[in-house]
Amino acid sequence: MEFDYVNALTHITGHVMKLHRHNLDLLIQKYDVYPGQPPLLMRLYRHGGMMQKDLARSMNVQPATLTVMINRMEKSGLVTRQADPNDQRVSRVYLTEKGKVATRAVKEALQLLETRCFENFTDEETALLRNMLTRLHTDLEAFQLEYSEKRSGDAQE
Amino acid sequence: MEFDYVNALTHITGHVMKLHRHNLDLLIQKYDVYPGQPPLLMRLYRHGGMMQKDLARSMNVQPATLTVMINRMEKSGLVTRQADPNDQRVSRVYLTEKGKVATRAVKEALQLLETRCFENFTDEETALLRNMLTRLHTDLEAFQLEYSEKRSGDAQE
DNA sequence: TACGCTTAGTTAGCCAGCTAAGTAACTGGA
DNA sequence: TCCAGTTACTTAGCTGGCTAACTAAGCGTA
Repeated sequence: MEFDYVNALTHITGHVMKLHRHNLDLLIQKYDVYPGQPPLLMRLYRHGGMMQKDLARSMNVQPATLTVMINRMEKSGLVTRQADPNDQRVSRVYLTEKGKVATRAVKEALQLLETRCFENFTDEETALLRNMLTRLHTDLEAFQLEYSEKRSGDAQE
Repeated sequence: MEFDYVNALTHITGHVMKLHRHNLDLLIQKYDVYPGQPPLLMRLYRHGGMMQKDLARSMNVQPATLTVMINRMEKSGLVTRQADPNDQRVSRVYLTEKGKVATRAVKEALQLLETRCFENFTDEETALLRNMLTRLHTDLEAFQLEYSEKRSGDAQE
């Protein structure tokens, strides 16, 4: 029995997410917001002044990725950095006024897409989908842990 | 009612797919294969000698993206390009022997992950998930079409 | 106090995606 | 025949993700 890559569920899911990202980009590009930035903007909107380390962990992204992204967004005027007075290593990130305006638009766009995606789903369906995603997440994390333990066990080879 | 971005289904799905991609990378990096390359390798394994334009369309990627990716993979010895004798504009892409070996490993890794992801799913659940993904895909494509029509309608503003 | 360790962030260099503009080959009609 | 248009691909320059190596600040203990 051959493995049908093109029809694998993970492959299809990736394609759907790509479409989602593309649509989001269509909706927000006029606000100087690029497609990787909404996760950062949404977190700062909820909780301004987070430090980069916590932002990175929350976004599942490396700190180095944020350094570069925030540099660009500072240049385009969406956010500002401010050193923490109690710990000079820490830089806290805030939305500017322009950033807040843009984030409200981003939020609306995300909400619109979420609505359009699931308006034809029943409550049972969305609940089941959420449940499936949680299980996938759990299993993929378990696999990662398993694999890295196996690798470190093999390290002396 | 506030929009709960972090718990939005599309947000969670993106996170799950990122984990999947990361796990795949763990499994295949020892074969000189980088995480964007499996889709290309799998297609060439099925059908060697495809032209870049068709590969790009099949992978939902821009031709320019493939040009650069294939350059790198030629250097690392996974694929070769060969000009089409009937049309000198066309370059046809083939797996090398090293590429075939790597692709068999990639295929196994993809298959392993797919199995691990869905081994706790019933047949009904995977069927429903597939059905949901198809609907999401349809709705997102419809949105994109709608939006670009609206935009081109507004073009004279 | 001073030395070493830890921690937060940055820099450099890579891969992967995009758009826009450019090149070279093919095609078709005047 | 020749020129214009189309087509396949490439190049340049951007965003965004990664790792590895570096800097600078804080902390702790001898």
